[in-house]
Amino acid sequence: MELKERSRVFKALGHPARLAITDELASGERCVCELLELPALSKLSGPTVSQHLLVLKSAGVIADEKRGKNIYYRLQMPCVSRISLCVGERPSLAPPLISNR
Amino acid sequence: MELKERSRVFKALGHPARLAITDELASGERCVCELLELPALSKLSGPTVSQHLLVLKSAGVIADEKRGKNIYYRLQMPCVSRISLCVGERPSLAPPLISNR
DNA sequence: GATTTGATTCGGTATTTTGCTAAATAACCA
DNA sequence: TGGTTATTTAGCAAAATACCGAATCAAATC
Repeated sequence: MELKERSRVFKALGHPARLAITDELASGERCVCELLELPALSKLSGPTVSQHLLVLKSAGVIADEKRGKNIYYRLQMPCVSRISLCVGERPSLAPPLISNR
Repeated sequence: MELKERSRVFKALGHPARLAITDELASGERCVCELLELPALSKLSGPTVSQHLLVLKSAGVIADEKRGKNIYYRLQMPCVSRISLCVGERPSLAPPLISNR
């Protein structure tokens, strides 16, 4: 994948609301109304969350599917959940080798 | 790590110039003048690249060290190089299981 | 068919990001 | 000391992003 396309994925993840969405979707698909309940998104309007979902979708991170009245989103890029964990395990280089003082 | 802090890391990687920098640093430390030679950065001014380096540093992705006239940058967050590869291997979910048609 | 529900699209504004030039800083060298 | 090289800081304009309310759309239900 090319630099610009790849950076688009990171850019998509680079917002607290969108990262909260991918975190949640790591546990399985969710409809928009369920996502709106997330604490991290509860202060945002519906349209705003919809925009964030579009950003993630455009980057190829998530996919959607309409079933009945609802639209369900799911992770499309498998490594995203792994990525997210890995960034959490900080700091791990230039670590305290033996003693932490 | 917390949502906002974590998203800052992704945000830092979410620009072609900055991703090019971390890609390069995955091979080892580089001084600014070396980074400026990278094809992906060659169209940007020195100050602009310096700003990008600051963004990466503020997010904890890279670290710098002054030696003589030069400042050397290196990856501070070990998983970043792994992350970057993983995003490249797309698409890997919903893959062609047997036939690609 | 009209209404309700779940979600998106539109239009606008405030904020943030990007990238530039010019100026400052810091280390080395003559 | 004065000059050169490597890099950052400052200040600013242009572009992109974030967010909201109003309007719209589509499926289900009354």
